[in-house]
Amino acid sequence: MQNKLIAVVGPTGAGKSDLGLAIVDHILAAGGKAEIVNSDSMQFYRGMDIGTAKQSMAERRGIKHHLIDWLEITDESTAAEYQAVARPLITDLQGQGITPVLVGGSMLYIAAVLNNFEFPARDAELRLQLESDLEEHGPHEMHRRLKALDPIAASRIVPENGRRSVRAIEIVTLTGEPFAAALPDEPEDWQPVLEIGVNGLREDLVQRLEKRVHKMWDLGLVEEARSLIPFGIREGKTSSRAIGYSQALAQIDGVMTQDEAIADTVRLTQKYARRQMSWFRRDNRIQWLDYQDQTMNSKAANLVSQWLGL
RNA sequence: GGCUCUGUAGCUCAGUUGGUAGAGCGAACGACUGAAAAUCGUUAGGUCACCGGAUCGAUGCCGGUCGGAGCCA
Repeated sequence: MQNKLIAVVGPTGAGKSDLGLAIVDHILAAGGKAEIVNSDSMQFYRGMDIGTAKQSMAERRGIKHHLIDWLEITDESTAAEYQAVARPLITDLQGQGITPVLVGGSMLYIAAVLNNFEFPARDAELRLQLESDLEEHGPHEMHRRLKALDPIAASRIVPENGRRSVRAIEIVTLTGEPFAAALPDEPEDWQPVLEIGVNGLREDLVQRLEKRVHKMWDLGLVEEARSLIPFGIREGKTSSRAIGYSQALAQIDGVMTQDEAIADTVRLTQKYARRQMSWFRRDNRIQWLDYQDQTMNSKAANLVSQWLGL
């Protein structure tokens, strides 16, 4: 009975999806069972295919993918909800002897599953109020308020970051307790995991991402975005923020030329990849592989064999 | 060919009534506990086109050289 967990992480465009499939193939070939669990927060959305670099059905080769296309674009997506959905799914698969292979690059979503922490309370009404206060008074005022409520939390959040101050005030107000406002130095595992990271040379990744964005436009990202307008992509709280889609919409609206939309998308994608690396680098469970390494798949296979005892 | 404008950080530009310069974006690095494809922080980059003049002192004034833009012929 396998109850072990595998995760494939890394920056966007490094080839996580392909490696995930290769890992499943390897497990199947060894007589085991494995399925993919998506951890890319934008691949949740039905209809958003080109801009999220979703694998086509053909590319999935009949391998079962979970948590892809499970949300409507008007649905909000949050890391806490993902934790609540993904963890039972993972234990359920494990109960059937299936090894879940978590694949995706959404940092907080992955941490919410792999690390042992609970999201503190949330209150929609209070949040709305705090957000409008932030809008009106600016981040420094919110930080001052937090400092009065919880000096230690305030000391760990820079005054310029209104978003984090707001959330901290919300938590302290609701729980009545101090809030650490920092990730633990050594995260506790939710359960043992083989975490594999894919990355390449920065300069190479930057070029790959530029090519990938151009390809998305060639494949019809603008048409896809246009087709999602009637379904409410402009109103979706999470989906409307997807890199590429908001630029495609700006192009449709004539606010940007196509060249500007593409250049902007390239810029944001590259920036996103940088932030992902900044996040993943601190996770010392990760065993890094280089996508330029021809033997990457077999190295991954070795890690998996060892992990699962194949 | 003549006239006018123009040349400042990788890019777009601001600025100094003469005391060797800033912003946004980009880059590198980092933070991150219910919007995380979010929200932010730190740092590094400039012989201020080139040559000469006047000045205690020039990126700024004067002259010239070489680029760029526009107008007139």
